[in-house]
Amino acid sequence: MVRDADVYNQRCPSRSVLEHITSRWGVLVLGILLAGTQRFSELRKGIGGVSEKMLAQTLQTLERDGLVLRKAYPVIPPRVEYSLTPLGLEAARRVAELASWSELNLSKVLDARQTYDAQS
Amino acid sequence: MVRDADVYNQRCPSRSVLEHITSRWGVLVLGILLAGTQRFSELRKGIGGVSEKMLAQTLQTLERDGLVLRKAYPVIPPRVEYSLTPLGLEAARRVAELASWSELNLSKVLDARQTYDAQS
DNA sequence: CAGGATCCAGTACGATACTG
DNA sequence: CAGTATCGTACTGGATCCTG
Repeated sequence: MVRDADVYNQRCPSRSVLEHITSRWGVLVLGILLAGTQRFSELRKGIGGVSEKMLAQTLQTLERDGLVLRKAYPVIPPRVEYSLTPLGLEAARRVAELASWSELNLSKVLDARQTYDAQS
Repeated sequence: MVRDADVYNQRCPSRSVLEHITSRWGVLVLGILLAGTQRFSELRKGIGGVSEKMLAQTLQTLERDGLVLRKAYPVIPPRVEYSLTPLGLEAARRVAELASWSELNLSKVLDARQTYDAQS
């Protein structure tokens, strides 16, 4: 099966990396992993609002791209730890800048929205 | 109508700003506007692969957030120019860093993907 | 030319149930 | 605990047609 997205990304492959990083949950996963190694359930709590499915999927994508390191311990109950690779750390730092910027400027954006909504 | 996304963003409003900026087309629009003022059709060509609908929608969202300035000239045929506001410029710069980072490190990511795919 | 309106397909996503 | 599998739905986003 060939999806449009694949064709699209063949034309510009770096977009696919960027889209993984900037994906809804990707941003948050990278952000929270900046704080250090985390277990699956810790990530879920830390992010809030992610389903297990999406978290697992996001982590797999980021692991495949070499941004996240997955370490599974063969014990019962299972224990899996996620952390940033050096490459992932670089990406996460930049994402974090963007995230903190938007927090910092949130009020300006909200003002702009009010102005915009008022006159239309 | 109340969407889940709205409820979700009420819990953490700054996420909504971040999501607009990091949205699939938002990233690209901000990136291309760094080069300067552009008309609607120029943006479409410059980005490549956007439908008119999504471009218009993205531009409206960014305009509402005070990141993009829309200037419409009352002539026939219509002429509308888009540019970055000072706030938008700040955001765009950070996004551009992320974008150029992912281009620069594309090969590393592709290597990681190969390794990952090979062993599973 | 710059979009708005409409329609529709594919996808993303969440809920639930299940397993090692 | 850390997932996978399956299912159903809401939404995204593209195609098309239309207008000032």
